[in-house]
Amino acid sequence: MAPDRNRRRIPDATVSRLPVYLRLLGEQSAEGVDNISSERLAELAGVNAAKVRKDLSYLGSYGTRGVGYEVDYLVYQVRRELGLTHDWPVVIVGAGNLGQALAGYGGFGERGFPVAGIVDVDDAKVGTVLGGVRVRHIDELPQIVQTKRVSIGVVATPGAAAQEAADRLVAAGVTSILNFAPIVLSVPRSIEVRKVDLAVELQILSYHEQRRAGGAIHAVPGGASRSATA
Amino acid sequence: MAPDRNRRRIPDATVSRLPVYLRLLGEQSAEGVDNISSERLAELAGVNAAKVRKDLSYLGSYGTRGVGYEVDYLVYQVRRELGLTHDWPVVIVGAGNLGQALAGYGGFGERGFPVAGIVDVDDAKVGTVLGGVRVRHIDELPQIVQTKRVSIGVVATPGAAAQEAADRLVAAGVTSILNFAPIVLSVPRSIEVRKVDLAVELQILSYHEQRRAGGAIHAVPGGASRSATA
DNA sequence: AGGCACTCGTGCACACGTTCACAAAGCCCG
DNA sequence: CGGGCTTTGTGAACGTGTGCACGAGTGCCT
Ligand SMILES: NC(=O)c1ccc[n+]([C@@H]2O[C@H](COP(=O)([O-])OP(=O)(O)OC[C@H]3O[C@@H](n4cnc5c(N)ncnc54)[C@H](O)[C@@H]3O)[C@@H](O)[C@H]2O)c1
Ligand SMILES: NC(=O)c1ccc[n+]([C@@H]2O[C@H](COP(=O)([O-])OP(=O)(O)OC[C@H]3O[C@@H](n4cnc5c(N)ncnc54)[C@H](O)[C@@H]3O)[C@@H](O)[C@H]2O)c1
Repeated sequence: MAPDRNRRRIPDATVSRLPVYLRLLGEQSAEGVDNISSERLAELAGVNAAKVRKDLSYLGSYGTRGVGYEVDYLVYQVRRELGLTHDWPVVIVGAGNLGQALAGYGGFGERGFPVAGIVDVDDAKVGTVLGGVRVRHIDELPQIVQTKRVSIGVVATPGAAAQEAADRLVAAGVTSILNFAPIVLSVPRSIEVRKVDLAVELQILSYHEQRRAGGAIHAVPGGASRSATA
Repeated sequence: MAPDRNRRRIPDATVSRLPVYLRLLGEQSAEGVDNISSERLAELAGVNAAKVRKDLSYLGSYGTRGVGYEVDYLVYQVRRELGLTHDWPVVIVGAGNLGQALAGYGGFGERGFPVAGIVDVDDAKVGTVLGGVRVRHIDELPQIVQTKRVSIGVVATPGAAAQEAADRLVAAGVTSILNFAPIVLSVPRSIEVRKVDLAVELQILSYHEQRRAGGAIHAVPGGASRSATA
């Protein structure tokens, strides 16, 4: 009965792919597919089939040789491993452009991450309603976190305010943070932080574009003499 | 004069850190700091100092032993390597919640990625103005891409429309795509795709929260007998 | 001028991640 | 009931990324 399956540490790279498999499996299930091979799942996920099998093997031996994986059962196991057997309410700090888009986005709650609250410092924003949730003052953060048992916080403030926002989240009892501000947050080691940085993504694309162009076709007129200063 | 510096391939992991260094260097420069050690930069970036030195060494030997790196010169070199010596106009497909937040976000243009256009299929959205840019019909995409020489496209449509949006971007001549829709895009190998998937990020955090809790405190009532079938 | 303190650049060892390749295991059919 | 076909699960090889440790170059002070 696979007694210690829980305690096995799953590699980071695998953890970041499991949600992708999960979504694809859900789609397959909805389409009436009840059995799937690693090859097919790999094709859908755009990865190597061996990688799929190895990833899934960290959860246990849930496949059937010669047949594949039973979709619904696999969905159940992946969800369990990712901790998706219950909802994880999130609190959003910053009700600007991005905070509003996030709050207004239904996909959050659907996937098990209901918006437990959204807070801001700006009194003009407090009281307005976004996506069915009323914006509250940031001073109410500890109360929201505690009464709603929130462990995940989202930082959607300008960069200059992001560290403070993170500090307040941590002080309120949040233990995981998703950061959209373009700064490196400093938090206690026990807090899990993930960042989503648009500028970084675009600059990575820019790197590849520049490289594709040969790296030097767009000759830069000025500034070349700089190397003399080094 | 470092003749073939351009042709050296830079590891992916390094490419993804360069934008972070770049931002920090810019901040330091603005604060009047004109020299910085790998140690200090590492501290700001939250990484190991040896990693910073190794990353920067891929650009060339631009540091001075015993002293550190000249901030402005390093900024110039990193920008050059990332292809940031000129602007990269982007086109956004999908003028919904997210597309609006993106268009209304000034940080884009500031960092060298001006919004060259935003398109949608919905006639109700076409003609409205977001962040100073008028929403146009998606049929005008090829024209926008060509006249504005856009090589980067952003997909901000619902998942169901994302593949079509990507196909249209590719057909119009875009060679890099930033995808916000929760699906795996299939594009020609020559197209560079990066994805930003909120649900994945949250589920990764969920995994760590669940694990932190001991992995089994929230005992799941039903479904346990399933393992008998395996 | 010489010595000393400092910091870069990098070789090396180790950890992590990916892919191949194949034995083991299950299913189906005759 | 046995042989052939399919697909899993995983050992082993390979590739990529990380971090230590130290030689080499530079500036400063005496
Ligand atoms: N909008 C986008 O598309 C986009 C894209 C990429 C990154 N970002 C990043 O996301 C963050 C938010 O962007 P935005 O466009 O929503 O900015 P915004 O200025 O529209 O909104 C920021 C909100 O945070 C609030 N705020 C400021 N200080 C606060 C504090 N200490 N505590 C709580 N709330 C505070 C402000 O009152 C405001 O409502 C920024 O860091 C930005 O760089 C946004
Ligand atoms: N809003 C968020 O905070 C958020 C967060 C995470 C992920 N996302 C993802 O971003 C995407 C967009 O989210 P949203 O909230 O902006 O959705 P939305 O429904 O508000 O907007 C989608 C827009 O795309 C347009 N569209 C539909 N089909 C199109 C097509 N074929 N070509 C061009 N335009 C088309 C629609 O007319 C609409 O204006 C979704 O895939 C969503 O999963 C959004």
